[in-house]
Amino acid sequence: MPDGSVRTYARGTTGAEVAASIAKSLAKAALAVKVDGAVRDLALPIERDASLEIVTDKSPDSLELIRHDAAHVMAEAVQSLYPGTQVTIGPAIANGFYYDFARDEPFTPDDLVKIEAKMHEIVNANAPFTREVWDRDEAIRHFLSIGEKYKAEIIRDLPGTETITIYRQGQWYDLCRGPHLPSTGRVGHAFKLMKVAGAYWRGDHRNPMLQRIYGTAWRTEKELAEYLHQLEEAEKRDHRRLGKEMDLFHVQEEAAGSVFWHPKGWTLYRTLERYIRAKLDHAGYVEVRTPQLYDSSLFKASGHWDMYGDNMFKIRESVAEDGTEKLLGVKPMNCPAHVQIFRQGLKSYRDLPIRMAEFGNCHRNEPSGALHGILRVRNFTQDDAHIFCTEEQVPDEAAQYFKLQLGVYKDLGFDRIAVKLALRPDVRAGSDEVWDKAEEGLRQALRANGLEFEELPGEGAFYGPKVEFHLTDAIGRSWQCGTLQLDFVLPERLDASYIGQDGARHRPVMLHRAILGSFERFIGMMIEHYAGKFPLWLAPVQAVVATIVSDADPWAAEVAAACRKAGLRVEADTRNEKINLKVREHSLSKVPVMLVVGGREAENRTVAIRRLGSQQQEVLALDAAIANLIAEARPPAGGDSIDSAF
RNA sequence: GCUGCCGUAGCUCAGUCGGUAGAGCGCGUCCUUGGUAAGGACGAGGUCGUUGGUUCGAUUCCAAUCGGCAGCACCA
Repeated sequence: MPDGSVRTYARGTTGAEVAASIAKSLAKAALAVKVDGAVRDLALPIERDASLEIVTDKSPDSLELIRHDAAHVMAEAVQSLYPGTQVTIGPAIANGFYYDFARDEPFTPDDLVKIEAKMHEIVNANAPFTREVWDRDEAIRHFLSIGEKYKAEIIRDLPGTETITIYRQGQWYDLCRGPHLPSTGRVGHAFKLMKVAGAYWRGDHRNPMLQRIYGTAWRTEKELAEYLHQLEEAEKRDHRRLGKEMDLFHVQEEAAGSVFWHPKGWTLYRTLERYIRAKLDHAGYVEVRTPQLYDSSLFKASGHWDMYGDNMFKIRESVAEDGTEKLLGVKPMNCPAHVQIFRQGLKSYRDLPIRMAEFGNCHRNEPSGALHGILRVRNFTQDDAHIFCTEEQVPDEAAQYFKLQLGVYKDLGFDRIAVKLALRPDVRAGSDEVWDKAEEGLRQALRANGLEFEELPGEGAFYGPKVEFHLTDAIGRSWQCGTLQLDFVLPERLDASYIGQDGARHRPVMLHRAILGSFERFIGMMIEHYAGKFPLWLAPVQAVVATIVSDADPWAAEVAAACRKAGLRVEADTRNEKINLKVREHSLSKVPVMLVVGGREAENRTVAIRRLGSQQQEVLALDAAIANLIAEARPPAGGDSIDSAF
């Protein structure tokens, strides 16, 4: 037992019986039993010695049970309301559950209301969940006979060793591995259906599209209410909303997937660019600039034309008399271009590593459904670099990259980063031996730097595996930002070489790496992370000088000018409005500092400083105020000072 | 790209069971000079995403198309 005690029972005693033998209240509260760490039905006989824990609604495991069972309850509700609908799969997920249905008619928002009402009825009926073991072939035949093709297919594809189990709840039953709660009543009423969306059968776009209904489910109404409130709060930090409210950028349909940066947004962009450029300068990078358009021959040589061509923008430059077209490609990546610079002149092993950086503007023809605010766009600028080095230099370069990368994320306020290692995709260039070497190289680099990571088979770039640094946006979606990719393929395909110590030509290794990923995506993430309330050094408008009376206008102008001269981004608000309105408006637009000046300040040559989110005022002489603000507005320096670069 | 929903003033949205539209905020003018989250009055603003069809008549119904949102698929 969890408290360390040992209890003895006859073989075949159920979890329910164990709970009952301990306490009546425990028997009542019991939802499932954890046998050697695996959650199982309360009614299942326990056949051997094991560590045992009774799962109640207090335990974290209960949420998953509630959500999974809510999916079953929803499936029953749907089939009773819409006969002929086929059921497929319905798992518990973060914050809730979903179930995929096959039905010709779409579910409408009204349908969701009806389904939800039906679910409450089913919960109230409190039918016990009962488990049955079926013969495999019989199960397939049965599900086919009642028109459940998908269920039959699931069983057919289960490994032969798998026990086929059916769970009943009243009249309704479903193929399911379990475990389940004792009865539908235990699901409770703290659930809500959220949305309907399409989802491909088995996640493959070649398969038919099913209708997925998403729901959220919690232990108590209070938890549900908190979750819904949290969603509302998250919406307020959404970069698309804040981008508009704060006048940072916009997108419009004539340039779908591209960003119009407004003055304030562009100031933010340039501030970030200046920061990261200083970081790169200090880390031994050289910066370059390369063209947007290239003849198709370059992308054919690199492999992009074949492997990535569907996502590239192609332009017909001319048509020859014989009808052959000359095609140009807009670069989707900077790597082929950087190899061209590397290839100019002979390179010696003494030149390596070369860390070639570019704030490279790329275009990718992303599927329309993939576009999302400024987080997923068709035109973006990467803080890209390619490190040309020898194989021996890889571990050290990787370590330096990780240090730089993590330092930047820390400076910018991100402490929760998910690290993933994306392995070879189906469509790829290079031999399996080369991939083995590259994948193992990155694994070791990660381990050597003490980074915990998750492996993602099949997700790598066509030329190499990649380490991905993921950040989570306001609505819980995960986005790849930084990346480190180890590439033995492109140097070969684009014939990059250096002269080694032995006087012979050798292939360099290429490390593709980005820290922010793209400015667009990263700024979107920063907006959400800070909810628009940027630290002083990043804020597009650092302070507003607001007048109380028009007599203070000249002093306000003087204050603003002095601030700007000192390098601060300051605006003056001398409108004929009350100070209440000015404070409100600049607070809503998230300006970090207000310098309020009225008659007293004008007379004494002072300013009243008011910080965003605080009601307190601090009256200071102008010089002192500026000195304070300048100190505060200095970008984070990290380990090595980057002041000189500013 | 796929499924569903959506597209009305600068913004957020209401509305028209087919007879060319309305609110709040914002904007402009005027009054107000007010000490830390909305002072007041008046006024201007829209061929209802685009194209086609049905109709005497379309913002409203239908279709196509473009874009947005959610999810899926994709994401070098």
